[in-house]
Amino acid sequence: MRPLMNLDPILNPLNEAQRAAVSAPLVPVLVLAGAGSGKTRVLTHRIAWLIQAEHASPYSILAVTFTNKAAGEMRGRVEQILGAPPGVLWIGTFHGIAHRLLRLHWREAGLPQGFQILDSDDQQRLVKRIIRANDLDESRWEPREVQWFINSNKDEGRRPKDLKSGNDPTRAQMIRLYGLYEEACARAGVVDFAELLLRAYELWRDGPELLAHYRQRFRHVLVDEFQDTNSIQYAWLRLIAGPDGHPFAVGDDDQSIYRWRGARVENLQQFRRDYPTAKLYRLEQNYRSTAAILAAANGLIGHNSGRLGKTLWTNGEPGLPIQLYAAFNERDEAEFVARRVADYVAGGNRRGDVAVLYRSNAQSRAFEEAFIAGRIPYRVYGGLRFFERAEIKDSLAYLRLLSNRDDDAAYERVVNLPTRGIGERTIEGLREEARNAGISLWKAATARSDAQGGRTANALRGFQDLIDRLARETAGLALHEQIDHVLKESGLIEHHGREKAQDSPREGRGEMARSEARLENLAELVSAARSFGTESTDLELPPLEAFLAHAALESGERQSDAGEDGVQMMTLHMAKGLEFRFVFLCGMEEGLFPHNRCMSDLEALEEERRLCYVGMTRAMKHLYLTYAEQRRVHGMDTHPAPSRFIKEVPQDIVAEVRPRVQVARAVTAARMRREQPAAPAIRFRSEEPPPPGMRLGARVRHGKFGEGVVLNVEGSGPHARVQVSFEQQGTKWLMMQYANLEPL
DNA sequence: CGTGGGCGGATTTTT
DNA sequence: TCCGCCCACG
Repeated sequence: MRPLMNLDPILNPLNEAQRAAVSAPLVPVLVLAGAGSGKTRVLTHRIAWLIQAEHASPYSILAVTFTNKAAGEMRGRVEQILGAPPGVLWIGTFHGIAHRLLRLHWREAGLPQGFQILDSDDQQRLVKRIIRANDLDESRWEPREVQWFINSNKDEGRRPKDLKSGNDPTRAQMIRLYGLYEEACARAGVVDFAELLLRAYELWRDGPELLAHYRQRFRHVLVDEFQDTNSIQYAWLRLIAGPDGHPFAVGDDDQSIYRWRGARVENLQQFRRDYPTAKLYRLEQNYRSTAAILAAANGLIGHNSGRLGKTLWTNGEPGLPIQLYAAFNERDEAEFVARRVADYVAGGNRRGDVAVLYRSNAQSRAFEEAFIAGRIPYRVYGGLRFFERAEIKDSLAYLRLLSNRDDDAAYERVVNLPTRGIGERTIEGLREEARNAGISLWKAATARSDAQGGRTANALRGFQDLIDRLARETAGLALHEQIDHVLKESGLIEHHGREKAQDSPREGRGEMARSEARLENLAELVSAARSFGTESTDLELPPLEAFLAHAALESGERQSDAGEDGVQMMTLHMAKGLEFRFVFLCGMEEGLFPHNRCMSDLEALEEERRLCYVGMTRAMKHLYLTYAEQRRVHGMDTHPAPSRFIKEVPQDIVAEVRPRVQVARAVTAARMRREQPAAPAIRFRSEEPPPPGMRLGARVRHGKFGEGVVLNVEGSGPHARVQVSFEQQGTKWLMMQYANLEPL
């Protein structure tokens, strides 16, 4: 018996519920962890507990997350608690771990040794090519849909042979395309994301000895964000845990927001059926938000059905009421937020403490404009990530070809980039030959250029020679030197440099910046390669292949205007897992949030509600809900109703921000900034006196258009213009001078 | 082969 | 309204 270790550092920082979960016996455990209740803490302390109290070898621990970020955080925190790098335990994403298994057992998995990973962009291109190669109409067979069909079947563990078309010719065609796609992947030696998971699952399912080995090894399996698992992920977990294992799953059914991409909240319930002896723990004490914010969130989520049930509470301060602001339109909404941010910053807060959250990315625009006008630095999350940028993907395609000539996706991407006289016709011919012979494009091109002379054959041979030459020349170089060499010799640098030269005379500043940014990104790629350490993998992959896999599996940080302290703007989905002192939940309108497409389906609607719950529970101190009475959507004016979610928040903790009464003259700027609490529901956009009777929201009559409501007023006197929404005629701008509007 | 204009579509996103 | 993709033109 080893001496009993001091477990205080593990258990002391925990509350009672957390402690119970962390020190649970070795039985299946399900932890329902509410927002801000210390979920990650429980997971990391559990790992420490297994090692120190249960004397588990780190070697026997497998901890799975969804994102690389979460995996990294978990690793860091485990290290922190243990006071030393934990060593050999596997902490990673589902995909990362599946990838690792497949590298270790590529033969058993039926993969080529140097297989590479196809990201969803590559996958889409490949699907599109298959559709075209089969002379199918792309509007009838949309690549997106076919891609979705393939992925969702893989997510459910279904191969083409498992699918029945019934009497449905559409479905039959889909299944056929799925099969063709699989063949294409096999020929090229690539696997997509869903394939990683499915292959890893099949690897164990069909290899009893291998499975036995890993079951023996990974006696302790832990999963984060369990509510986000899809069918294949859960099936994989069950395989590795085995019927007698004791998986430790942490999740929150109320934060399940990825049903639309295959996540199955039901797995939480299923877990309890599959492991009837499972112990259930609830973490309900929240350490993040004020009582008011929690009351709002609890009230909202209470409208969902079929919850496992959980009520967040706090020992902390009651906090301020939820602020509700009804804006005229999206511009007003954004200006309101900008003014508030300015106030908070003036009050000594960091801009980074403020988050503007919205349902869809398009909403960011109005806020950006308001922030620019108000000279408030901001960061928008949600652009392309580093490894997703076109110039980076082009470069990676060269590198992929260096390591595998049969990678058709890579071949197509760069065979004529920069242009070298290999046109669509030529490639079309190659595809045909490749398809007929069941070989890769590279091989087809080799055959062609060997057999023929002529310009086309020469061009093809030129490309083949280039790739072969690059491979020779970079052999033995360090990774970053390889990449640098490839960038220069392939002509990619020159290609992008030329772009720049062309742009400058035209004074196209945007263009100029763009191509400069591309060159910078290429330089960045080289330095990323320089600092890329392969030491973390025990896979013994050649550095280039390791780097390519890394690029596919971790596409890098979201691009955002880094550096300066700025207001954070992002979608609600992206905000999951984050927290901010000030949260503005914007665009709280029917049709936008809940989104139109989710309103007719109860399941989808409840997911929207969970999304709203996620948004609210991001807030630590101050939560604002804003909506616009008028909003331009796709260039059309709409008059949405306030979101039902607003009404689902207990009204006694909501305070409506009454729009500033901007009376003419006199009022100081500082005074004008303060929104008046309560009282008169009048608001004027202009500092000048508005035309009499043209209060916003007032009913008016027009000689020709009939009755309507004033939406907007600009200017004063005879030149004033008002915008009126007429019951019959729609919305119109009218000059006061001529309109002859009669207040009602 | 590259580009510009016309057309259609327009949540959410990780790996 | 705006952006991305496709096709037609130079």
